[in-house]
Amino acid sequence: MAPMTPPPVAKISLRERKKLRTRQAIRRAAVRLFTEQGYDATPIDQIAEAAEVSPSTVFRYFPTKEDIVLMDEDDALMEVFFRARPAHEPPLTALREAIRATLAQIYDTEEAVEDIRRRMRLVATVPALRARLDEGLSASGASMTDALAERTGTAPDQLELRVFLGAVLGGLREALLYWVARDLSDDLGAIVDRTFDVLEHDLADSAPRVEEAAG
Amino acid sequence: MAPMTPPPVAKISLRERKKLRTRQAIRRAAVRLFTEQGYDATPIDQIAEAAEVSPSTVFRYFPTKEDIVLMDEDDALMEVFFRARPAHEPPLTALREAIRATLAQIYDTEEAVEDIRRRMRLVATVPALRARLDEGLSASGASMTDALAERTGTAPDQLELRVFLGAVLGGLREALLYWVARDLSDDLGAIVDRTFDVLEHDLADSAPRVEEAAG
DNA sequence: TGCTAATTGGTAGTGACTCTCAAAAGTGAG
DNA sequence: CTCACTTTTGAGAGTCACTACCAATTAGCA
Repeated sequence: MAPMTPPPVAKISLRERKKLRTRQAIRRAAVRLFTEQGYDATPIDQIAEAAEVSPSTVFRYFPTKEDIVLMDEDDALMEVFFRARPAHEPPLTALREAIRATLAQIYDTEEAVEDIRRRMRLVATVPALRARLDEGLSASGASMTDALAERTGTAPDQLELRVFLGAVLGGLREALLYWVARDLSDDLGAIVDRTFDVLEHDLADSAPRVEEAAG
Repeated sequence: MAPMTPPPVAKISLRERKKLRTRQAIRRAAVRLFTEQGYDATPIDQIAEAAEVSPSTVFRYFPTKEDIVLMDEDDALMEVFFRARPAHEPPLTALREAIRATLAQIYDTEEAVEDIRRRMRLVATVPALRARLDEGLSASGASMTDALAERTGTAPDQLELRVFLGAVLGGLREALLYWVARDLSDDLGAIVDRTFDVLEHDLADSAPRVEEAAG
């Protein structure tokens, strides 16, 4: 795989650079305040003040309060990787590899990892954020269903197709929350592997495998 | 003079009967108004007026606007049925039968069916309601995980267990939305059967089965 | 420098939801 | 039936996310 986007820092106009900085400032201030004093206890006005922008600007950058923490474009990224997998590959394998590639892409810098950690810790504790996460996952499922339909040449509104992807994403959701609940100390790649093992083997065996010790 | 044996209805106190009627009145008014003029276009005040109660009372009966449509206790019901299944039965089979039993229980009267239809039609079109549905499903997943853990004698926070149930519920969620999207015309029991077929066979085969004709 | 278009801040809403408190209605005993 | 008592209700004020709009500022470019 060729590396995708080289940093075109200088090519971005001053306007775009300022927008990016503002966006980052809002998110950073929000995550810090949420962590310090709680999500519900932090009104938008306070975030705006901390980020040195007006409340209107906060809403201009993020449609909802939850999106300040969660908005990202990994959905699209995963779909791109999925569509890039060879056509002969079984769907579950293609999905696994697409997820692998997406994770690798996201986890490129130490800074990015720490950022995700901070945000995920919030997701673990705030119900509203978990709900928003599900919403994103559901949207992701819809687009992946389309992709899979094209792959197999079937209608995207086929029940079997939707159930298949619903099951995979439902399993991945639990894996993600499990990872976060254990304070993100485990290797996410290993967890994804175990998740796909359950999907491939245990569901068919109709009995989840029992491990002796929980690593 | 002692009257004849009072009907079982009378066992409920006047207070409880009034509460039940108020609850029903609010829900009925809400569903009607939501259907007629849209969910977002219907403020709580209007529902209160239509149900002939104060806005405060609406919030006393339903914690959120979404819950007016969605609040029910089928979660607990399904868990009861699941726990009642014989211990030697494979988990997926036990789940399937528990869901069957729950559906049969809910679909007992024609009136109940029509009520569910009306509410589900709303769920299909209103994003906020779909989000709330997922929340309920997630909670259901958590309690079912506990039940399954007791069944198999493992820790309830085991990754494999959570992924297993997450996958099943993720698949069922899609089945439910598929059913609703097709205007609830299909037989729900048949859809559940097809869903479990995917979970048992197609996931392991790693390729969703392709049907020649879609229903 | 001056024109144009994008970005921002402020102001005034709407509506869900919370808290509090006093009025009203059901309950149970004498 | 009447008198406490408890529960339920309604009304008011308040918080906060989010929207719509308009005026002021600022970047992009000739």
